[in-house]
Amino acid sequence: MGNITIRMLAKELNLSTAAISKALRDSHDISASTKERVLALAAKLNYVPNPYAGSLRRRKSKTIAVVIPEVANSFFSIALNGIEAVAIEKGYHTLIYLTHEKLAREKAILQDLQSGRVDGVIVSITLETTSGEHFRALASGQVPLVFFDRVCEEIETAKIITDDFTSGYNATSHLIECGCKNPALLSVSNSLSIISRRLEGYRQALADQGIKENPANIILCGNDPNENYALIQQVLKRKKRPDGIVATIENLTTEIYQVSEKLGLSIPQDLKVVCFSNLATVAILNPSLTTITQPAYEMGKTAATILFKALEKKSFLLENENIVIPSSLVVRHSTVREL
Amino acid sequence: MGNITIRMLAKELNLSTAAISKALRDSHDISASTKERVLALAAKLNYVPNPYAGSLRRRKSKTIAVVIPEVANSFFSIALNGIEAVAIEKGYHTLIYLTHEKLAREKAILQDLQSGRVDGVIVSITLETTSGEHFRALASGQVPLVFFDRVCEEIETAKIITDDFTSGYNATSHLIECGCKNPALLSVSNSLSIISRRLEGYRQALADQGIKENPANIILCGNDPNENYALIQQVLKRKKRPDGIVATIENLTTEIYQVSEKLGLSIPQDLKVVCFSNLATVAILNPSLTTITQPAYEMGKTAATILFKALEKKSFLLENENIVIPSSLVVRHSTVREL
DNA sequence: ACTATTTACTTAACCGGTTAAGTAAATAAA
DNA sequence: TTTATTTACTTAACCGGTTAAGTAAATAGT
Repeated sequence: MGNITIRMLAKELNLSTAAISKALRDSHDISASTKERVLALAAKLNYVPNPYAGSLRRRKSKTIAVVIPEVANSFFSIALNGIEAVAIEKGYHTLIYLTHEKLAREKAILQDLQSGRVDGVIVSITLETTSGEHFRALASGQVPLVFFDRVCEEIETAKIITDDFTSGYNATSHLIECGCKNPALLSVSNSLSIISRRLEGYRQALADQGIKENPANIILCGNDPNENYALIQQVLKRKKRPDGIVATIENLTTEIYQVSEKLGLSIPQDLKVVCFSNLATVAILNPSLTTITQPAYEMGKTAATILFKALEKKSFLLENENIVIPSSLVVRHSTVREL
Repeated sequence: MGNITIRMLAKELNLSTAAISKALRDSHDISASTKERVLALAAKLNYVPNPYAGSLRRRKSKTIAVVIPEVANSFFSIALNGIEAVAIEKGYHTLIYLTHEKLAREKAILQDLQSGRVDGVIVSITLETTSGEHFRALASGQVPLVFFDRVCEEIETAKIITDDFTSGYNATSHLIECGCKNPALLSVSNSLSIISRRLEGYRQALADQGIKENPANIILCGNDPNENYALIQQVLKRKKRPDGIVATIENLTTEIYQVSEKLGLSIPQDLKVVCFSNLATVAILNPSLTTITQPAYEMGKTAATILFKALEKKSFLLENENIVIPSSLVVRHSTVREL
């Protein structure tokens, strides 16, 4: 650990450690000339205060934790980018924890975070998370908690989300307007609120356009690409196969394209596709992909901003509110042949 | 911060704090029955030790820092994934710092990390980094430092790299074998060692295949997508335009494809393209992209493993070594029409 | 000239654990 | 039975800052 301490500065300058500490924090208690001497020596010796000593005394760590399912995912990595930008600006440090969609990991991490390691936590929950019990201790304690995107509705705190119902509605309506009679929806969870809302939007769009819902067209995918490939293939081999797909998460894109290619279905003629995706490369896919693009960076940034607002107040109370940042439908060639 | 302390447990059980501390760490000093009582109460009260108190005393933080240019980038996000996996397994915490390719940020971060905040650091340097001075204090101190991918050669420590020369060589040779007479290389830095090596590989391949090097075919791109687009367009509008491109970084892919489309150049007939890329979607691009795929996860994992090897020893000396994990050329339709 | 206030510090407790050193009681060895 | 050792703790210093409370000297006020 860092070797040069406030005590050494004190000895060198014949001052008390208190004087050094105050000089470094620019206290009124210390004369200008002394401050100068202290700053000069600190700079010369390249003194960097031990953060944990201060954290212990002040009971503040100037650190936040970000708990997300994956980082090798464009949505989460962009959101993390937004969070980190705010944290750095505020002089905070960012601990990153990946749950890999495992509830057990999420619980273990949240348990650890009760230690005072961080001043605040930003979470996007796993696909397995159905109860919010493990968030309760944190939220009811003095550690403010903000959810983004995949939120835990039963916990009363700030939640940064996008307009999932509308997005699901728009994606589905768009497919129908493009001529789909039998659009399917690829889901990944029956519990995640964002997925439920996208599904509700899908249903409402069907209803509004007078298409009868077919339960077989709501397909629950999983985490394994191979299994998803097999599942999608099975769906697209049906006699009355879907002529459109709304994929509620990004990582289903590759499988949809690959199965279509394998089955000789051409997109968008035989199958129209809309994905929830933030990939930069969607525009150069074959064909380019119509997407619901989520405001990932903005969501991360907003989550962090709201969190710091709570941290800067003495009361750590975060209002139970949903902050909605809209997504946008970007139409490309996977739904429309000519643009 | 966490409210329940070792002192409260001590009072409750009529023991000293030392006894509690030892009981929790399963010391031989404490009787089995007492340990049981302590563990039971700790569990009941959901006691989580304050990490900073321990860090201060033991001069170990059980935390590492990862300093990378960007996280919204498939290579770095996958590498971070690998690092985090090892850290979690070892019971360590991971602080993430993004430099956004700014040397000033990198310096400020490295300065802070001398504080004892972390036990070790993993870095991939910025495009602006030419000198390693700001790494010296850390490396010469007691904080072990490991570089991965974008390494700082002048610092004597462990460096996890891929076979950049060979990759550049293979990418270029592949283009030539596919019929290119005039392959260009898109660079992003004149100082970064990995880019230099890729360039050397490119040159060697030209030499071996008897193609005279054309300096105008070595193109220095930057960080701004729009500028890169303009630059690539300018190159592909030349009378004697390149018939092949080796792109040394992933984020040039979109611009290459878009310029080609705009200029009516079809890939691979008019222009063959190989990119250094870890994007999952390369297989479904239009056309699918031939890549040099770096072992991003393995590199992150190895960097972390080497770091922890040093952390687990009493001596923090990291050998000055290059650990090379090979990349692979994956041939797809951007260089070969029929596979 | 004498008290009140301000200036510029110092002292010491504190944050919450860890650990070297000490100790009383129980057990083992001689 | 006496001494040596082990067991199961306690005491207190320590990590490196922060900060409430105290103090001596200088300055201001009357």
